[in-house]
Amino acid sequence: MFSKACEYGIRAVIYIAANSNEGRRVSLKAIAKHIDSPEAFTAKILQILVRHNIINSVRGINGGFEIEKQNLDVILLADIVKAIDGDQIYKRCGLGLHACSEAHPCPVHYQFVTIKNGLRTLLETTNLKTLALEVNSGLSFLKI
Amino acid sequence: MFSKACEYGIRAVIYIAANSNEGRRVSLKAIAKHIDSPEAFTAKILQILVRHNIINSVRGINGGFEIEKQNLDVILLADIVKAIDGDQIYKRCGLGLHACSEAHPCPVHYQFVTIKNGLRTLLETTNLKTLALEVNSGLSFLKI
DNA sequence: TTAAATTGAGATAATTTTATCTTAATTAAA
DNA sequence: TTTAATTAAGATAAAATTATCTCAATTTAA
Ligand code: SF4
Ligand code: SF4
Repeated sequence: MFSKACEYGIRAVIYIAANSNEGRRVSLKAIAKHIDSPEAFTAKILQILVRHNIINSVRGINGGFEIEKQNLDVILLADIVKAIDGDQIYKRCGLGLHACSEAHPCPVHYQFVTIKNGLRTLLETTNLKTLALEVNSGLSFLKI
Repeated sequence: MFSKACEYGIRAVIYIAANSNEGRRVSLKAIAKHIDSPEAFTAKILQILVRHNIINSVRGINGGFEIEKQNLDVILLADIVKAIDGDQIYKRCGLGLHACSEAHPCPVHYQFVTIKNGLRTLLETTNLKTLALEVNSGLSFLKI
């Protein structure tokens, strides 16, 4: 569904969001440990997310990553996926073709459209606040 | 969604099915040309499909690939995907986690379940006959 | 029987993705 | 001001995926 980089990115952002929601900034080391991801690779992904203004970074002692609390409800899962994998997941043809589409739909075209719309809706309606609250309430677990 | 190998595989099988449906065996060269795929790589993918008894191959002059006509309605898109990519596409967690699942579902869990069930249904209910007929009737196009 | 046309299989190469390493820049505390 | 703790950035490496090449095996036709 998503690339590994994107999965790490989603998990990292959820972890950062859950902590930002409670006023804590978290370090790369803590993030990688909690989401069970390779530290250096995770750093690269976080850099992408910083450049896309999805998360903020602070260097130096007591530095780390955080998300402004007022942004927790406006940042969507779709923003993370788009920043890392692009938005072709739910735009491309399911069979990898290019030109047929609506004009000459194959037998599975509309089923694929439905599936991709479902995915788009999921990504575009789920904000970080929702996910952060879930983690804060102890109901979901990011690691393993 | 699927790997490139899997996309080529699906397109190749549909092309073979459409021709087998009309009693024609097709060569690797013809397949690669019609589905617009790299010939040698396509050969590797076809080998996998032969080993999985999804298609038959015949060597030598006038050889090529074919599917027994009576199998066209029993072979499903799911069989191709499973042979090439495995069945984790609709089994894995959408966020790449491992153990949470039903016991402690995150806010998007059931939406992912729905999406993956839709994909499974699509793959497990679409047989080659359906796709072949569509191609034979000129309604869908495999190349570009 | 020989030659030509095919697929099969294994080795190799190219590309992309994933991952790591090294050094620089920044920040805060000692 | 110096040092330690952090992220940033670029180079490099490892692994996976995609793609190609070479030769063997098979089949049919000449
Ligand atoms: S008609 Fe079928 S092959 Fe064409 S874009 Fe739609 S799903 Fe893909
Ligand atoms: S609860 Fe969420 S993270 Fe866990 S398996 Fe389900 S979708 Fe994945």
